[in-house]
Amino acid sequence: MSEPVAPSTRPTMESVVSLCRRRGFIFQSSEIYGGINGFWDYGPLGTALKRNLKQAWWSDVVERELIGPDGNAVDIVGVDCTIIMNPKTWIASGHVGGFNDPMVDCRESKARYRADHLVVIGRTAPDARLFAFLESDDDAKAKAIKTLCKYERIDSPDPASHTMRLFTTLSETDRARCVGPDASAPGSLTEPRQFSLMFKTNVGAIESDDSSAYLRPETAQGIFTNFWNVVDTSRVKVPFGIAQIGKAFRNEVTPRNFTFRSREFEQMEIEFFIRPESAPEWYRWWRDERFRWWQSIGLGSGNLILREHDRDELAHYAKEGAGTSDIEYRFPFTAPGFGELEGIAHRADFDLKAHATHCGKGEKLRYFDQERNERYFPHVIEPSAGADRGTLALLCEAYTPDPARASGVYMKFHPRMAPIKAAVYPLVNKEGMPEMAEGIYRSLRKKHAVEFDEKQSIGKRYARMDEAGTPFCFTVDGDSLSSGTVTVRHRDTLAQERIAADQVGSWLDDKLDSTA
RNA sequence: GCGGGCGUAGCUCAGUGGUAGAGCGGCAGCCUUCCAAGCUGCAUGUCGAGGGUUCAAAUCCCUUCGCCCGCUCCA
Repeated sequence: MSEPVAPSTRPTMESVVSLCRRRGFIFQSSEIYGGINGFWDYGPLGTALKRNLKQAWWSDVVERELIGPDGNAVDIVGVDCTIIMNPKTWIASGHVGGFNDPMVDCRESKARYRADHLVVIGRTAPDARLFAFLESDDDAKAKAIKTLCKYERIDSPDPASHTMRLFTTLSETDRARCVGPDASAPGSLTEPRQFSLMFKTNVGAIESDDSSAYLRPETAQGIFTNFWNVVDTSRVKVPFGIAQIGKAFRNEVTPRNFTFRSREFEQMEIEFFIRPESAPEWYRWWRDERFRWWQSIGLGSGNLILREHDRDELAHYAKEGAGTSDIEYRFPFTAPGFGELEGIAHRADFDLKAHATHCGKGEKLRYFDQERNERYFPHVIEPSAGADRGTLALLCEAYTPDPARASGVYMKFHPRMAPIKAAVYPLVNKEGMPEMAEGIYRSLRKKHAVEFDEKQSIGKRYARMDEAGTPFCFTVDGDSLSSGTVTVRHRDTLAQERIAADQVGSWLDDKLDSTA
């Protein structure tokens, strides 16, 4: 189970996408009109898979008992907030102004850069050329300096006359003498332009500037703005968490890689509120707990890693925090690299403070810790996961080519995630077998997603279940009527065992409950 | 946004200007005692879309949309 899979034996993304289409896991949105870039629909099996993922998450973080690092049960309550919120929310959160990054295009090289990442070097003289580079790219910086020296026929820049400036601080005339990072002539860089990553809409039938609103780019802010409501109404005490599953929208520049980066997606977020000094302890605990959780639902192979962020890639709200880490999965399209499934970040008190300030109540909104007789803004540990990315990881991980079987492939879902838990089949369509099988099917169906099929050959029916990832098939054969037993066919091993027909329900319950 | 590749049945694909096809899959029936067996039959297409050239376009031209890969981007 924990054997790392060599990249060469891993499925191609093409084959995963093809199976998703063929078996009804995922379709392109509005496909009959040619689709729409960055939007995806889930078909019958995909919907079941994603629901199982979300239900497992909700059940495991909100409903079931979880013991925290302090030895006490972790207290988490749920909310379900709106997608459209008061636009002031996004000013407070920093999404308006920060999220909408100004970009600069290069007319010559056709490249696009974030304006606030561009730096120029050169003389201040009004006719001197300025050479631009991306501040994070040392090679580009070296190249810009080299080009500068070559252009001015000098050996090295003179600190007294050559200055570095941010591109965003340049005047229009200064920009005209800039040479882009990948350009040869000056004047090819455009002025910084806003590319809004938030979807805009209007509230009310009449459009005006005042009526503008945004589709939320993350579910977190609904939790933060409801923090005080939850504290006032639900008897929670720090440390506690608020969880939410919901849609979020980002107008991505380049949606790519199937459902991995889509414009409409679903998040599973917890904001866990703690005393500031306990941040390191809770951060580490959540990071490890969340990693363990993803492993428990079927991502236990070497394709899942926990990666601590370097200090220089931390978000603005996390610079001084206890840390940020990603749980990452090696997708076929990222291999040998990894793509993020969930981020765990110590957001300090950034969000609660920001909302307290922007709504005008300020310090009055500090949380009162009765035990300590103290007021403060709790710190936050945020485990924020992508439901669509998680579903995609489950699909990629489950995809197991097997030339030995008729389907050529089977989906090795963890039983808890499997869209169909079991199928019940008569071996052949006669001698009372269909009737007995249907009886078992109907009793199982009271509790589980199961399937019954009496058509075609048994091999064909098994093959179909392999591609749907159904872990167990119960088959009524010639001996079943007299012995009161059925066979169980195990998806992964193809092994069969015989169990009592009246025990099938409890047998299945056991298998689905086990987290192995 | 740039560059490259691709788009024909549910899937994989053939079809270079002249009646839209194959294999697999699907459905129905027969058959079938454990892994897509066989037989018979059936259904399935805006040839991604729009426009143009032509007597005639899946095929040539233009535009556009979508998918994949590489850049770029990913608060």
